[in-house]
Amino acid sequence: MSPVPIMAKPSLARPTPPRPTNAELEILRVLWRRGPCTVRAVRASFERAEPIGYTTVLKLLQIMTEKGLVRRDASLRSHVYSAAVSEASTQRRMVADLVRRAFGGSTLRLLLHALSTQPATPREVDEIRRLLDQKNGARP
Amino acid sequence: MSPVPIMAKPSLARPTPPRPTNAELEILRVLWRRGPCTVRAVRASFERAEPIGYTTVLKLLQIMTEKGLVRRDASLRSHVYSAAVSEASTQRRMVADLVRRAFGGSTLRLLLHALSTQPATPREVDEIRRLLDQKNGARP
DNA sequence: GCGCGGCTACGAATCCTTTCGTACATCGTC
DNA sequence: GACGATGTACGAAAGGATTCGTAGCCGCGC
Repeated sequence: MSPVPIMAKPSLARPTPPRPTNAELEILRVLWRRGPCTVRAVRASFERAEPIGYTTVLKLLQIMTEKGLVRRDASLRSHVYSAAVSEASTQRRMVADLVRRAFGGSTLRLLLHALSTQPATPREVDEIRRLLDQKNGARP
Repeated sequence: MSPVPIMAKPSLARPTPPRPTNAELEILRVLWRRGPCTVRAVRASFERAEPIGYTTVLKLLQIMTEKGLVRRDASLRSHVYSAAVSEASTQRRMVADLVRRAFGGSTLRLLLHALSTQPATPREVDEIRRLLDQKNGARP
């Protein structure tokens, strides 16, 4: 055996947390919406076709803590979890991922696709126009 | 045993093929770009950090055939595979999926997000404007 | 005919995600 | 101090995705 002690895996505070899985994303959405929650509270906020076990949520939160996706305040008996990644940054990652995997890296193509498939109300169209104006100067 | 012959699982031509996984999507992208391909050709068109085994690609294509994601022409000794789902419909599904999972079902929010994070060239912005005009009539 | 190269089929190993059962700790109440 | 309620920790099962090793088949050149 090597005399050098094996470096335990960091387990907390990764440099950049990995992309959340499906179930993890559901939990993050609860935490983003409700703020810090206990396991019980997260579970209560879950809407699902079929209910989910208490220990399932707990296990997921433990895993997410290890991944650095959530933070845990263990000072109380019922640990309180809060999101460690922001909704915006997570969405950015997911959009970037989709763009890379399905649209060959072209965000424009994603945009055009979403625009053409999605029925947008005039109000929404106006909002998009406003954003375009603000982004690149008023239309000539 | 029941005298009724057991119905073999359809295995081909599902009503609606499932959403492709990551590896499957990579293969579909090759087929969309190159048209019908043999296993060898698909493998050759793969760009990956590390190479992928021949039988791995073969196995994936077999699985995808069962799922109805690709079609197989077995008339030649080297079977020829072609995409059974269109790029556009697959992208539509994936966008819808992302919108549901990460943006609470609001395509508008996905759009705004993509617009605000992505640097768009004036040319692209113009293209988006054109699409908006076409979609909802000219701006007043 | 024989062997080699290229092909398909199949089973299995591995890894990840999701789910839950079980064990053990702690708190408040009687 | 015992007990039920409520918590956490841990292991493991189930299912899916991905990868590859191995076996067997077929056609071609010698």
